[in-house]
Amino acid sequence: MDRKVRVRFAPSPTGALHIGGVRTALYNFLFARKYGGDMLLRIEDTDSSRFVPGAEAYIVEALSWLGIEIDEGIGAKTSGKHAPYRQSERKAIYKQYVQQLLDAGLAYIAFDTPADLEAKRTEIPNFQYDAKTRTIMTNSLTLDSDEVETRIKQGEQYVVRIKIEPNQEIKVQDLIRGEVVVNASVIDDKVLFKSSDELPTYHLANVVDDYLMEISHVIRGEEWLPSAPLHVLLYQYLGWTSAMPQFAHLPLLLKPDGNGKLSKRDGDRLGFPVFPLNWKDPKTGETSSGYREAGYFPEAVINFLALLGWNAGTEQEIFSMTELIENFSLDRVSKSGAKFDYEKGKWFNHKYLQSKSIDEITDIFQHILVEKDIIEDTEKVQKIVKLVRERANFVTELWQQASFFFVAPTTYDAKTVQKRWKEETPQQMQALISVLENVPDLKSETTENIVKTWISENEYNLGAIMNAFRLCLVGEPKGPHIFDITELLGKEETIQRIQKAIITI
RNA sequence: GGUCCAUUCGUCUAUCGGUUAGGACGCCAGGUUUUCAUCCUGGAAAGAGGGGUUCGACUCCCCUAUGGACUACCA
Repeated sequence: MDRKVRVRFAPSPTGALHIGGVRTALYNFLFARKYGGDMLLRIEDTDSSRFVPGAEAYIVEALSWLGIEIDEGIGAKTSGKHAPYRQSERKAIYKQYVQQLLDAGLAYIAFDTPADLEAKRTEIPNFQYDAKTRTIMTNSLTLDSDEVETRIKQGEQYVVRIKIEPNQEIKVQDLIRGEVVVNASVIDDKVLFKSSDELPTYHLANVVDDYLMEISHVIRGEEWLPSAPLHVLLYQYLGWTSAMPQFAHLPLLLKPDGNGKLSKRDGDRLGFPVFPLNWKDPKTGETSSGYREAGYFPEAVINFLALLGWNAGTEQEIFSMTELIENFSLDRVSKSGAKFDYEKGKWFNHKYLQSKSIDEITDIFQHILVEKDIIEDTEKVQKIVKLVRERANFVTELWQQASFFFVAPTTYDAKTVQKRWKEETPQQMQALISVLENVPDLKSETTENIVKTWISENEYNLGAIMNAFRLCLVGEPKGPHIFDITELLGKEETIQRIQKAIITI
């Protein structure tokens, strides 16, 4: 690698950033960091009709939440030397290269309207605008130059198309897939520029910007592989072959069930987020859930995503961002698409939840409590977090695991009542109250000893007593060690709950 | 339809010609436990099919099948 590594993530601001796009951004970032290069963020907004307000800000916020840092371009701390980084703001730049191509006879002007093209497509099966068909279309190759000029002067809309020389092999060197060879005859004379909004299309803008921004490696999704030969050709036509970046086309993220590319719909359908952050579409008002709001740690999302299509070649599963950077390499990226395994995503988050400090989890949980109008002593919340965190996958699940610490049960799980609440239970519980009243403090260990002694002295069934006791305190057959619960609840509350259960059940 | 890419347990994957084909998620069983969960132990589970090449193929080549992407004045 003889030149400075510079990669870019170049999304189009058409909505929320898809999780597949996040992974592309991540791989770019890891690659840049690994080789001490630059990570750029460029906004590809050459389709004015698909622009969605707020999408750009969403992308920047999402990447920032995930810890994918931008060195240059949109969202970077300092504006880079290749500004602007929004393609809509680079109109003048592209025009110059369009003209260069036109002058060299490597591109031409076409007046065919969308309706004309549509007609041709229905008329001719497998119609493709190329060397064979451009002779029957309305363009600067079939019209004489005066007429072309007149039409333009009269304000007729046109597009500029690349003039592809057929019957030649175009080779694309892909870092992940090796050499891909395509015959130029099968690619069409793609639109490079449209007069209607004075903007280039993706293909041209992308090549021009990558060249101007000195991009060394283009790391993008596999959906771009079919158009990579066109891009290679564009580098040739523009005379930039020696500066052409290296390509790496990433495998796609697939639906967990069936097949096909993972889409926004799958999230709704299967019940998991496909976006990093919550998103409300300003046009449709439709909302989509995000990983952040679902309770995921950014580290977990990163770890999960990193392993979907890449592995270190070791048996390590948990990687910090630093470890990912150290270990990342493009030649360990797999070639085939990866089905999105949401269950494994949950497991990653569980792992991270367990490895975080109690302080950090407590802090997050305190916020959840405040939202529920519960103000509780930090020390006590810490103790609760310690007791319940191992049974949660998400901080958001902490509440359902620990709510009974804050709110006494009002209902009792019917199944458990049937199983654990027998005829003799109320009087046993009543007796238990007397026992507890005589325990000086409700320290877990001492209470346990005293209660267990009482149980054996009376020859009660340990399970019967304990499960009924739990039912009184929690209302459900769940939760941590029972005497840890009573210690935190305190004597008064514990006894009250038993009394309430005796009356209610 | 055409072009391109891909194909190892249900899923993510390791293997870069010689392995009892390894790990992880999930699943099942057992253990720990007063409950649920965690945790621990164990288990079931894979080279799409067919041809080659080779002393020897999951691994290299070809064909078939299957899946996917692309095929817009979208990116």
